Amino acid sequence: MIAQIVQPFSESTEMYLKAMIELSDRETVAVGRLAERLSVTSVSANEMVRRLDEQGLVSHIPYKGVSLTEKGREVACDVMRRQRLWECFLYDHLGVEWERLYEFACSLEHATAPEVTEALSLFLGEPKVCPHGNPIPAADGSFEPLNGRTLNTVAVGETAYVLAVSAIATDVLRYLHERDLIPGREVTIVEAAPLHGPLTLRVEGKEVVLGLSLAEFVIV
Amino acid sequence: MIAQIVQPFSESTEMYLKAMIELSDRETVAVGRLAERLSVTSVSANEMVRRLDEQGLVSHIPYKGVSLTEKGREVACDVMRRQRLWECFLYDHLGVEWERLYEFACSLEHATAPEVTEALSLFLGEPKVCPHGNPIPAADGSFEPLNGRTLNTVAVGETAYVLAVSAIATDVLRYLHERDLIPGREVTIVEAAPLHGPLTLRVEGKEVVLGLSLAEFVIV
DNA sequence: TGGAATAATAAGGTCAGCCATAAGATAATT
DNA sequence: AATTATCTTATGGCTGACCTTATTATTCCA
Repeated sequence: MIAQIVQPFSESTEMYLKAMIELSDRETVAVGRLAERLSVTSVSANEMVRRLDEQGLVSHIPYKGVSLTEKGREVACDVMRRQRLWECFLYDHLGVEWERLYEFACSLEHATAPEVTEALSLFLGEPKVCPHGNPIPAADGSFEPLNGRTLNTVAVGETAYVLAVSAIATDVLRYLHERDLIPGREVTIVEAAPLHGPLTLRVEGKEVVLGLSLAEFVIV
Repeated sequence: MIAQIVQPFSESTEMYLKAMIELSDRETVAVGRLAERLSVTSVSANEMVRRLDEQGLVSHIPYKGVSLTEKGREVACDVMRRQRLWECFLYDHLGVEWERLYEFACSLEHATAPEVTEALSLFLGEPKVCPHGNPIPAADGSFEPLNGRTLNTVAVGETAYVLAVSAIATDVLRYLHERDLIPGREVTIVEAAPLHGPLTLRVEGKEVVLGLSLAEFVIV
C-alpha cells in the first residue's frame, strides 16, 4: 500500500463487515451467504471470517453462523455511512445514474478519511437516507435499519409505498428503476401468480410483472 | 480485490506513473528518485519498474533512468487529473485544509471511475488548476506542465508571483502555507545567504526565511 | 585511472487475500 | 436412521508488492 492514508482496516475487511450488516443487522449470517454476496468461495470466506474473528470484529460459531461484535458493527456502520454519503453526492450533485451509485460509491468509501466523511456530510446537509432510500448511519455510530417489509409479503389488493431498494447489483437496480420501483412510488398488488409465481403490480399507472425474488429487494 | 469496480491499473502502478510525471515530465528519472518519492527501497522500485516496462508503461534503460511511454504518460495524466479534481472539490466545497488536500485526494483518485471523473469535472466547472496552482490535465489527455521557475533560482532584489507549490508532503505544505507561500502571492527576494544558505523573502509585508530546498517547491 | 557513489541483479522471505481439491463434521429432510 | 446438503478444516498454490542481504555493474569525478 503506497497511498498516503492508511486505513485502519483493509478494503476486504470493510467489505465483509458491510456485507454482514447489509445481510442482516444484529443477526447471524451463514458464511455461505457471505461468500455468495462477496463473490468468493466459501473456503475463502471461512478463512476471512477466522481472521475477522481473531481481530474481534465478528464472532463465528461453527455451523451456526457469524455475527458482528460491537466493534465490528461500529466499523460496518462507518463504512455504510461513507458509502451512502457518497451515493448522495454522486446522485444529487454529479448526476450519476441511480443504478450505478452503489458500484461507484463502493470504491470511494474505502478511500475516505474521517475528516472527509464529516465534511461531506455537512456539505450534503446531513442527509438521513441515500438515493435508494436506505438510512445513513449517524456520525456517532447510531443506526436503525428501516422497519418495513419486503414487497413479496404484501397481500393482493393492498397498496404500499416504496421506502427503499436494498439491491446492490447494477443490473437488478436498473431493472427495478426501469419499472419505477424506486423510493416514494405507490404500488398496488394486482395479482400473485400461484406456485410462487410473479406478482403483478400497478405502479405509476402502469402494470408491472415482477418475480418474487426481485420483489424481495423492494422495501415498503 | 473485492470492490466492484476493477481499475485497469493497480494503485501501485498508478502511484509510480504519477510520481514519474510529477518528478519530471517527458524526461528521464533515476530509479533512485522514484524509490525515494514513493518511500520504497530501490530494490523494490527496480522490481516495479521492470513490471511497468513489461507492460509497456515505462521504458527503462539500465543506469540511464526510466521514462514514461506514450501509454504510460496517458495513464499518469489521467491519474493526475483525478487527483487534482478531487483536490478542487475537497478545497472549494468541503473546506478541507489546504495542506491536507494531496493526501486525501490521493486515496480518492485510485477509486474513481471515468464517468465519475468527468461528472466531477463538470460539477466543478472544468477547473484548469488545482488549489496548489498545478495544472489539471484535460479529459483528452493533453497536459502542459507549468512553465515557471523555482523560487531558489530567482535573483536577490527580484519580485515574482507564486504560481504553484509542487510539494506533496503535508508538513512541507503546512510550513509553506504558514509563511503565505501559496499561489497568487507576491514574493521579493531580500537576501540570499552565502554558501547555499537560506533565502530571506518579503511576502505579504512579512519577512520570511526559507531554506533553499524548500524554495525549490515554490514555482514562480 | 582508480575509487566512491549509485544502480542493478540475485536469492530468499513475508503477508493478505484469493484459489482448488479433498476430507471430515453437522444439520436438515425424508 | 440414512441420505443429502451445507459447513468447516486441511493442504498446497498463486499473485502483487513489498522487504533484507549480498553481489555485480556502471558512472562520475577528482
